[in-house]
Amino acid sequence: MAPARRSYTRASEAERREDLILATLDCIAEVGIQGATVRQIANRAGVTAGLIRHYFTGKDQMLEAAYRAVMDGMTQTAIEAAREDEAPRARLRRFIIANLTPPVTDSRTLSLWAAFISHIQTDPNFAAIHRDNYLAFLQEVETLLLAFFDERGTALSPKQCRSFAISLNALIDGLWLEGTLTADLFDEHELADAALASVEALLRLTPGELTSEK
Amino acid sequence: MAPARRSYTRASEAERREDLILATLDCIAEVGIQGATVRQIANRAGVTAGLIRHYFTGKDQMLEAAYRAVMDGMTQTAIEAAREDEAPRARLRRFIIANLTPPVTDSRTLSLWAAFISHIQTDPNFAAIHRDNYLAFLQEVETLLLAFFDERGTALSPKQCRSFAISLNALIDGLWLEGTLTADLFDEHELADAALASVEALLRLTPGELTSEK
DNA sequence: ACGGAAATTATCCAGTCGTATAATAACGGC
DNA sequence: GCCGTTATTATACGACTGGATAATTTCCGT
Repeated sequence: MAPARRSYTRASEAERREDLILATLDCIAEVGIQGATVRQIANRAGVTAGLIRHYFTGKDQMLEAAYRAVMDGMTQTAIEAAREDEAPRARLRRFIIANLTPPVTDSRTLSLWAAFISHIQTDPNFAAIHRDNYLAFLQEVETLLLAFFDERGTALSPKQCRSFAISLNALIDGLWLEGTLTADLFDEHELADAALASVEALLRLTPGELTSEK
Repeated sequence: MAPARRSYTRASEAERREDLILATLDCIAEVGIQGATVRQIANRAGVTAGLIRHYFTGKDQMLEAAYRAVMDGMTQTAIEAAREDEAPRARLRRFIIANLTPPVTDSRTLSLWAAFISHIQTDPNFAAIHRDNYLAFLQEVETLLLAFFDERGTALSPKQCRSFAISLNALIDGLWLEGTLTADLFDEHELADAALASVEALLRLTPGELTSEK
């Protein structure tokens, strides 16, 4: 008696990996990283648990890939918001706003970010991923700032630029974190508005220079 | 043949609970929340695993207590740094500095904070604890700001005060987070100095008003 | 169409998890 | 100094974990 086996279709390595990573993120977002077991993940991806070890050396490596995907997603949407074909002021504004409105400001995104953050301390691979993303983000902010101050006709030393970038980044991170964690306290645009006004002050611009619509 | 049983000493409920919570935090800091199992925790506390359920209804409740302990510790050291018996400017400065120097800026503290943060999304009890602490922190900042601007002779509407507090809090949080996560990029005082200068700008003070030593 | 490589499933395994329960040791009251 | 209360230990349990292995199905090249 031949046992009835599940029928399945083969998939390319690329999409299978992506499916697994997406399923991992779904699991983490819904049940936390504790509940993101290989069986749950496989189940959500529509495959069986054993397959995971066919594409990843182990669960840990898959989690790393998932973390990379989350961080790339966050920085990418923000960076893409600062499109090249606009004036520096507009780009800076869009960048700030993008970081403090959906989909970045989103409880799912926060869940994912939070789930991984604690691994940075213990796992050097996670630390490296974080570091890369942080520096890339910082670099993007510095580029935006340089262009902005250039357009404005104000000199900006590299040292001051970096210093601004660090503070600006911290401000955005903090607003994002608390604003998303305690989402019910802030409405949609409140966060972004607060950020624009704060950045304006942070860079010691004249009031309205960043906040005014045009 | 009587089996040799472990000898032990009874402890008061208060200290036993504290021991267990401290052991929980040690575990989390060293092996992450995943590795903080009841057996590990009990082992580190010098008791057996079963005892945990004698003081807590379950592991979850113990984790909540531990989270409360961490957050209280963080806010408490910061608030205590802003001693009542000093001038508003000095208190504000000390408050900011305290939040960006050890023991708050400490990889262990970050580990603990990070380990719990993801639970806020799923567990309403954790969400409540976070919310309480966030609001308490915000309140403290508002109080400090009001006193500071009063001393300075500048008017400050409640609305603006709250807005300042939110941004200031976000800035501190962000600097704390990134500065501690990527500790090797910043040296001891760099973080606090950056914070003072940024807050100065954020509140639109004149340069040196907060940063200068006296 | 068919044969072979390999993607996928099915099953097993040793370990660990949190929790429940019963036995026992410690301590305070008398 | 004993006795009852209870804090603590010891052990057992069922569920679940990530990983290993072997069987089987799919699909591509010919």
